[in-house]
Amino acid sequence: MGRWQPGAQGRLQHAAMELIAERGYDRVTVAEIAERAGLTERTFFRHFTDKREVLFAGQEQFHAVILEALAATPVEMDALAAVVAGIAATGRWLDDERRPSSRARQAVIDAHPDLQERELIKLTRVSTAIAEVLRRRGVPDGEAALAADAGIAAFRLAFTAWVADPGEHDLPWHLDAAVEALRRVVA
Amino acid sequence: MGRWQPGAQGRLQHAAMELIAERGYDRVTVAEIAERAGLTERTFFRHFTDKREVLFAGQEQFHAVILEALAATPVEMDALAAVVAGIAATGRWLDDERRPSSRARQAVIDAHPDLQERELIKLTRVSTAIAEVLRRRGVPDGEAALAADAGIAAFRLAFTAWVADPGEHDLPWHLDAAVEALRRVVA
DNA sequence: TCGCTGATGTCAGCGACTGACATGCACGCT
DNA sequence: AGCGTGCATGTCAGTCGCTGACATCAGCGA
Repeated sequence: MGRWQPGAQGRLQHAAMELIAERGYDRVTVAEIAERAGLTERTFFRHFTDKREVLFAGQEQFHAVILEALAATPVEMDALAAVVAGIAATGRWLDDERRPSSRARQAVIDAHPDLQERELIKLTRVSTAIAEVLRRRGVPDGEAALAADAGIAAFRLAFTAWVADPGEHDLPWHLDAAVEALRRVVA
Repeated sequence: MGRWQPGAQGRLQHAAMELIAERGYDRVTVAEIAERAGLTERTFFRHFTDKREVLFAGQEQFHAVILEALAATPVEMDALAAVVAGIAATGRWLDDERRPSSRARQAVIDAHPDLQERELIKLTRVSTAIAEVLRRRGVPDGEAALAADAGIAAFRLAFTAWVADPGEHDLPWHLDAAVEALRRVVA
């Protein structure tokens, strides 16, 4: 066994969620999170650039899943359809088992402007990356950005509905519904 | 004459822009901004809730212009068309005279993730408010959110293009172009 | 003249975040 | 076995954003 307990990062995330559930995000200090995880404040900041970031770890995988699924899509496919197909791939990640924890996490985020800001910039970065892939496929600049943003807007709506949904439909279903609504609105 | 020089808030904004232009956003402390404005750090935080906020003052008016124009729109009008009409009203605000300062400001924001986060949440709040107006007009929940988000996406694209544009077209023109591109993408 | 208001100053303190340097197990190399 | 090196962590000191509590003092109305 190592000099240190393994899984420091995971312990920090776990400790953070616990403490936040007990007291709320802004009544928890980084030092306390680190202490509960058996570590130091300084070490916390070696694993997460930010206090907020402890709630967003794992988003890169999420990001990657979308981009892979998008890349796997046939090139002739309609830009928006391709984006939606990419986003739909998150359904494998955000399955029914994860719904309760997603709900809890989202409740924390919704209650804290700081965290909302972070969430928005993450989504924007995904959108930017999606647009870049589309451009490399020959989609014109503006259309690429709009297709990506439209896809993200649909995702946001679908995710909200999915989190609120007691279990009737899965995320891809809500995403389809959102895209239909989008077509209705823009048409 | 009063006990204090008038226009404290304006002086703080001015001092902030100067110092940021000289050194960059994160090499400027709030205390320095306040000092250049002939005030105290504490007073800075009485005028702006945040260090970032000094770059976003006046956004509420912006916000209000959009909502007023949206409200002034005929009720039978298509949801997205109404949103776009509301947003187009910012063209009166963001005229050719303001283009250089908008450009400078945007360059600062684009260089600092912190500021991007703030900008995104402001846009999201506008989007939320727009959606709420649409709902009160009878637009279904999801469609309202999507129409608002689509409008904001078009605005973002149009604004970027307008800022980069040396002076050929105004903001409403770019907005029209963006909406056309959006219809192309979603249709 | 007096007391109130409101913008500012002063002070002390917390908490997020950082740079520099120290520590000591584990693992590979000889 | 002995040795050196890497790497995750600890320690310490410091900066900066931000806040609460309290003081100050021109101007204004009663």
